[in-house]
Amino acid sequence: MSVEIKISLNEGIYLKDPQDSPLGRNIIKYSILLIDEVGFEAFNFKKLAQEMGSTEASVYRYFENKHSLLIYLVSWYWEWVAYLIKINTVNIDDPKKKLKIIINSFVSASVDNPTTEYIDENKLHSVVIAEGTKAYRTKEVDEENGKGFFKNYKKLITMVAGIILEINPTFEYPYSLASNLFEMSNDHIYFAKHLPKLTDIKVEENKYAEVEKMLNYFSAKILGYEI
Amino acid sequence: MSVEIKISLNEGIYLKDPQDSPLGRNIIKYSILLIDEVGFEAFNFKKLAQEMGSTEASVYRYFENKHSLLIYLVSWYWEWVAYLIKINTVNIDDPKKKLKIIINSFVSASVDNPTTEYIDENKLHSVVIAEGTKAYRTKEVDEENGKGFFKNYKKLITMVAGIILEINPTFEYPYSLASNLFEMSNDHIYFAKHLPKLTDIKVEENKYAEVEKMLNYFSAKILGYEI
DNA sequence: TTTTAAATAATAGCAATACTATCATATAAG
DNA sequence: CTTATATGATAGTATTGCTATTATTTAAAA
Repeated sequence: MSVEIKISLNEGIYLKDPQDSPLGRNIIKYSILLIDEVGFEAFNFKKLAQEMGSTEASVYRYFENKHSLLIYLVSWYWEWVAYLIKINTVNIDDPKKKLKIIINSFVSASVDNPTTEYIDENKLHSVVIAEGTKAYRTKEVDEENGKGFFKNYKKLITMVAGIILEINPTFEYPYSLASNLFEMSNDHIYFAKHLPKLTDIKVEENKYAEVEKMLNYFSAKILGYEI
Repeated sequence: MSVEIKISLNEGIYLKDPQDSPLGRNIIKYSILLIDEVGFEAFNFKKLAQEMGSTEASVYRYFENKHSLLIYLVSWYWEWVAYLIKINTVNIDDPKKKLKIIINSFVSASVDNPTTEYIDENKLHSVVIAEGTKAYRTKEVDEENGKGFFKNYKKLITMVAGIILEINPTFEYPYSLASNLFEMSNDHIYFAKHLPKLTDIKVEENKYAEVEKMLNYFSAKILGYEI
């Protein structure tokens, strides 16, 4: 038995919902693999179509361009992390424990079951780590934000900020801390792999235990509690 | 009287040192203005040459491509921030005061004098905020890191980590905190302007006092001292 | 001053990218 | 069975990211 996750994403991001057809699901599947392999700059719809055994024109019927596709992928990731956090905190009352689960979800966003068949969540996490910020670091950010393209990120951060306020209701920076935990998680996994002089973290074999420990430590200090 | 800053950057970044000729200095000057105006994706050497009244081929004699030019610009910025920190902390003994100056330098990296005539430091700061991470979020990061292209960033972070250790010699994450303060400064200035739901900061008229206050607060909590 | 070298400008061209358009064919729905 | 819809196949166009060639200006050396 498997439970299918229904991810709801802003309609403006795509031209046609890729979840609704085999070709669409293939676009998602292979774009994750290909971006992870060649990087976002070298990635394009021609290569993607080739990889999938389809055509460039067909891909363009789903997404305006590769930038929209990247927004789709990171939005899916944000939504999925939010989902993970929800199912793993559902029976927990202590907000400190909830934050620990949040940090674990940020760092090692993966789960065995349920999962979506055409999405390799670990690869998607890699893509988000390496390319995620490019989704909103563009000249079009205000326009796209106006269209709701970053709604999923904001929703995720709002939820985390709420839990931070449960721990410390007078804390002045719940949203900043929430987004910083997310960004810092990705940054330091990336630094550990590629620019190790920028962090104290050591990553071995895709195990991010040290990142998790660090984020727990930082959170506890900032919010004023013992781990 | 003005003191000229000599910025020393890795020779591999450029084909010919742009500091050494009027055309080279123009490339730096106009690339900052143009990237700030149109964004890094839309920026190219043809537009830059047009803007400067030069030619595409001439720009290519200084930099292999726009990516190298971006690395040059952010390296200049990193080096310049390090310089600012040094001159502003030279007579200060208390490492907590030094860290305060570091945070001020990260957030509002600007100074009236001395300055480099062909570089608008405020605009460069804007470029680093919006485009800086793209310098090292590429598939070529390991290769370029091997060539020393990110030496200036690592130098800056190493210096800051040293001061953090002066404050708290048993602190486990001096490099992580240092790089996080830098990245967080840029992130939250960007968020405040473009994705305000991701931060608690409000920015008014390019005054970043709130960001500064937040980073001082976070540092003090994490390192365990009163502001 | 003359000559020679170096830097820049002007122009052309080429392969790849980022699309758009058209038409044929397959599939599914009415 | 007919018609709408999705996909495939193919072509084409404007822009980008360069490289090459030659001419012209500027600076350095003789």
